[in-house]
Order: sequence, then structure tokens, then C-alpha cells
Amino acid sequence: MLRGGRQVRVTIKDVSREAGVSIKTVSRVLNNEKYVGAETRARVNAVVERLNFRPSSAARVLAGRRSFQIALICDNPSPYYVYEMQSGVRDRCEEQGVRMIAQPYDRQSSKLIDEIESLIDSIQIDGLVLTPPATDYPDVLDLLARRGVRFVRVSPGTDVMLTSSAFIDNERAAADITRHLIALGHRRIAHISGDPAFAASAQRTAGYRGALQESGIAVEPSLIRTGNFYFTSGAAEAEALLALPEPPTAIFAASDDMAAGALAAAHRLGVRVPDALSIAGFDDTAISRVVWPPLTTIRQPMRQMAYAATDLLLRAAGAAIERRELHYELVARGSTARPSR
Amino acid sequence: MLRGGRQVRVTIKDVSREAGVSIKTVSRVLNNEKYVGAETRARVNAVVERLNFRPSSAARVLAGRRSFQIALICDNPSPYYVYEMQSGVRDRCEEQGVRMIAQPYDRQSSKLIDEIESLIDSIQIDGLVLTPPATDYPDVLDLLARRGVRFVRVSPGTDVMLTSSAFIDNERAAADITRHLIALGHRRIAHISGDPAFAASAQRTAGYRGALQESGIAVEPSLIRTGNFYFTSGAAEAEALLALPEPPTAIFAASDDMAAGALAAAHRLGVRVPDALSIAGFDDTAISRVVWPPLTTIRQPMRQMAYAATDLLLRAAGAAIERRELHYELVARGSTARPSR
DNA sequence: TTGTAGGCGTTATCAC
DNA sequence: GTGATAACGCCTACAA
Repeated sequence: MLRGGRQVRVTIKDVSREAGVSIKTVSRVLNNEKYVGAETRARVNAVVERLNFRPSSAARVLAGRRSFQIALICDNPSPYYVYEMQSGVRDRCEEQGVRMIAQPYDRQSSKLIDEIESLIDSIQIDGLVLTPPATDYPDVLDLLARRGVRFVRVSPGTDVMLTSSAFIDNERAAADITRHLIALGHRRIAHISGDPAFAASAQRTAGYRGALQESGIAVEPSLIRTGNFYFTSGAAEAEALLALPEPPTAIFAASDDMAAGALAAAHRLGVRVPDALSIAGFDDTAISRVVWPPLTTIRQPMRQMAYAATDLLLRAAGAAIERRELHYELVARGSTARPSR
Repeated sequence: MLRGGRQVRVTIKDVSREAGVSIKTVSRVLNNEKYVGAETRARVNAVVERLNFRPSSAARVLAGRRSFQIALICDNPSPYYVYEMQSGVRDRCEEQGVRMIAQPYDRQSSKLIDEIESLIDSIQIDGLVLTPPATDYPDVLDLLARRGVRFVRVSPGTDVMLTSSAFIDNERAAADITRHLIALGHRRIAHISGDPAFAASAQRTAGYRGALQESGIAVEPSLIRTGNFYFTSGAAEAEALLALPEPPTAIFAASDDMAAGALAAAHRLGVRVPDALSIAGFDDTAISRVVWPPLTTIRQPMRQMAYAATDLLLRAAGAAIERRELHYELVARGSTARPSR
């Protein structure tokens, strides 16, 4: 088993000796505490710089009340989502001198609770950012409440006032994109919903239904199919839809990957897109821009959600719970057009 | 600024009291050391279980020689690559009771050295997994050597015997896929190379050249264009290629994203794929399966490379440097066909 | 096979 | 403003 090398560490002690002050004073400077003379502060900082001193995170955790580490608990069908979340949270953490521990997990696995407990007990994180579907796991919420760990959530589906959160209005966004299809003249609009484990799936389906109903279009159960956010499910469900006696002229899939799958299915079956079939997605991942023709979709500001969530987590303790709603954008691209029949 | 909550910690002391043994004995059990009576071990383990005790990572780092933490330094144009690397390294770490610190970085940024030093000094990692292009940064290699930090590399381009590594033969893979195009009857085969910062780019271009030459096809400079691995560069370079007086009948792009970009450009220009143009990519990311028609590509076993690299890093100290070559696969999908002229 | 003493590098507390 | 001293929870070294 791997062992660390023997390092010659520079410690606070070294700095204090060089600067001719006590250890505690160096500590004060490092932590930006008050009651340090300006001149002393400058001298210490100079030595810190010169010796390239970096405080030991372990010692800080052990002795202090803060660990300067937070964790991001993230599992999502889309690598783009994961990537954006990680990048966003990390950027904000870095600005604050906090380290982000990215904790990918498998939402199928039962070990999540264990991993979070390990984060709390072994690593001693100061806080947590949760993304769906873990945002809505009762045992996770229980655990965090019981342990008194501060956390924020991205797009929570339940107990929305339990913590601060950042989110978009999925229902309204889904209604918007459905209305967009209706405005193009479509009446038989199908929907491929997302993984039911994600609250966003139900919200998007609700938006779809609502938009149809407000236009006086009957919601037809056979036109609603359950997917799981992945490309393959989009392809499979779209094939089923296109095989209907009276196939839809438009499909709204709850994720871009599924929309891309639907597009592939259409290509395979010789259904011309967008002439004979319009396809819309959701999320604005790279895929919706890359497939051909590019898909109309909802641009979900993942990066902004990550920023907002991190800011809410890192701000001064005791702040009130705040729900920060971010704006999505409907990006109309080539894949939608008036049905030709 | 966020402060951690007040936790009631369970410590070794608690365990030792409950189990009626000394602290040191508990420590022995936790670290699977020899010289502990079977019965004692069982008793201690039972108490550990019952109290839900998890050793403080900070205390272990501070007192011991190992931190049970390694870092993954990863920046790549493809979120799929990042995702696979993280998942792979993490899985293997978990099996070994080691924590992975995912350190995304910006390869344009000059702060990488600083971040690695911080990882060494603040976090005290036991080792490092490096992915391109950081594998080939002289100052990074210098730093790690100077600090005596153990590390392995994925697909290193330089100093290949400096550390253990996991990789595929990029040159041979590129030659294979070029030969595949040649076998289909193509003679005017263009190449869009990757970001020159990645050693793989030059390797793939070399493979392309080699395959042409061995078939007696002249390498035409105007058919080689430099991209940067991203979709947009693939689209732009393909457009330039298709605007040539004598355009290519096939394009081999050094990444799937660029191949998808080339495909989009062809669609936009009304060039029929694969009838009038064959397109091949590299990497087998999701995109190559999702675009239409799906692209012929090289399946690079990223997950396996992550496994191999982590295994090499975590194995017993002092092991010899080992280069582990993994096998790629040429996945022939719809996008290649005999040119129609 | 088990236990004791000391220290890792920092922060908290309290005195100056 | 600044400094001494005692933790923090664990591991190393050595003793029994």
C-alpha cells in the first residue's frame, strides 16, 4: 500500500521564528483576525511568502472548528451536468479559500448514507451541496439534520423550505417549450418523461400537460412515455411513439440526450426531421447543439445554479433560508417546424 | 464565512474504553496490523461497528505517515473523459479505502503548480494521477520529483519511463482507422488534428501519415488541418476542407467532438454523409454514437486506463516502473462507405 | 500480544 | 496587540 513520502514541512513555528513573533500571531495573520499590528502583519506575510508556507489542513481541522472543506454530492445521467456543477462549485470555493471535495456517487447504490457520514466524520466537512436526486432522499435529509450539517440544494423537489436552494421553474420551462411546439401548429405532441427518481421529471411532465390543456388539446396517455434521461431510452420510446397508428408530429423529451435518441430513431425509421417530426429537448447540453438538425431546447443555467448554491452555502453563518430562482432560456433551433400534413 | 457545526465525536478513546483495551490496540485493529488476538480484534470491531466509529482523517494525517488520499489532476476538452477518469479512479480508490480528491484544473491557467503544491502541503496526498496535458508539463514533473511525490500518468507523451503509466498506442490506432478508410476505397483522406498541447495529437497525426504512406498515397499538406478537439473547430476545419477545389472524400478527425463538428458542417453544406463523405473520429465518447449517422471511431478504454493507473499508484511501495498498454477497438459504424465517385 | 509516552501542526483560551 | 499553554485524535517508537 502506498505511503506518502517524507516531506520537510515548513510550519507555523518556522514562520514565527523567522518573523520574530509568536506562533499565535502568525496564526492570527493567517486567519485574518483582528488585533494584529499592520506592520507585524506585513512582516509575517512576507515571511509566509518567502518560505512558501502553506498551513496543514489536517492540523487546522484537528485544532479548529472549521475545516475549509465542503463536499459536492452529485450523480446525474449527464456528464455535462456533473462537469458544470463541479466546475461551478469549485470556482466559487476557490475564491473563498475553501476546498471542494467532489463526491460522485451512484444513485442506485445504498452506500450514499455511509459516504456522507464518512465525509462528516472522517473529513469533517463544513457543508454540503446536494444535487438531485439526493436532494430528496429522506434518509439523507434526516442524517444531515441529525448531524447538524449545513447544506444547500440544487433543484430540490421536496421540503423546499428546508434549506437554501438554487433552481429553475421546470414546470414553466416545459410549458414554454410545449407552447412553442403548439405555436408551430402541432396538435399531436408526445412527451418522453425523465427518470421518475428526479423531481424535475414530474415537474416537466406537469408543464407539458398544462400547456396542452390551456390550448384545449386533450392529453392523450398513449403519447406520454416514461424514459430515464438516457439516449437509449429516448430512442426506444420514440420508436414506440412513431409506430403508433397515429404517430405524433412533435416530441418533447425531458432531456437532450433523450431528444437526441428520438432524433436517431427518426433517422433510422426514415422519418424526416424537422419536416415530418419536430423534436424538442431540455437542458442545453452539448448534445442538443451537436446532433443534426440541432435541437430546440431549454437552456438550463447549470453553472449559475452551481454558483448560487455555493454562495448560499459559504455566506456568513446563520443567514436565513433563501430560494434563488434562476432564469432559463428557450433556445429555438432548427429542429422545430410546422408539421407538413 | 461558514463554520462547521459542533459535533459530538466518537474517538478511539471511546472505543477503547468500551472494548476494555488500550487505544493502541484499537489503532492496531483499525489498521489491520499484526499481533492482535483474534478475540480482541473481534471485540474491538464489534464496538467500532456499534459506536459507528470513523477515524478522523485529519488526526491520521497529522500523526501518521500516510493520508489515505490521492489526487486526480484532470483537465480535458471532453466531459466524458473527465467523468470516466473520475469514476474509474474513484472506484479503485474506494476498494482500497483511499479517498480520491478530484482536482479539475484549467490547462490555460498558470495556477496548476500552485494547486499541486497546495495538495502536497495542505492536504498531504499520498500520490497523484496525472492526465494529459499535465503529464508533460516540465515544471509539474520537476515539482513532483523535487517533492518526492509518487505519481502515475495516463497517456504520457514525454519521459515515458519516468513513472508508471497506462496508455493506448495512439499512433497505431490512428493508422488503423486511416487504413480502414483506405480499405473503403478512399484516396483523398483529410485529417483534422487535435490540440497540439496534447501529445496524443501528434501521435494520431503520425499514424495518419504512416498509413497513407504505406499505401503509397501522398500526404497532402492542404488536407491536414489543426483543430483543438472541440466541436466548433471540427466544424470550422471541415468547412475549409470541403471548400477546397478538390475536396476530400473522407475526413479523419482526432476526436469525436471534432468529427461531429465535421458532420454538422457537411450537413450544413449539403454534402451527403456517408455517400459523398466518410467521417471518422476518435475516442468513442457518447457523441460518436449519438450523431447521425453514427461515427466510425476508436474506442479508447478510458475506464480501464483509470483502473490501471490507480492500481499502479496504490500498489505496494517501491514497485518498479511499469508501462501498461491497453487495447483500443476500432468501432466501424455507419459513417464510412466507398466514395461514390 | 498488549500498553505507555510523546508528538504531529494548528487553533482556543486566557493571561499579559 | 501579543504570547504561553493546553488541547484536537491519532500514530510512532519503545517498553512490558
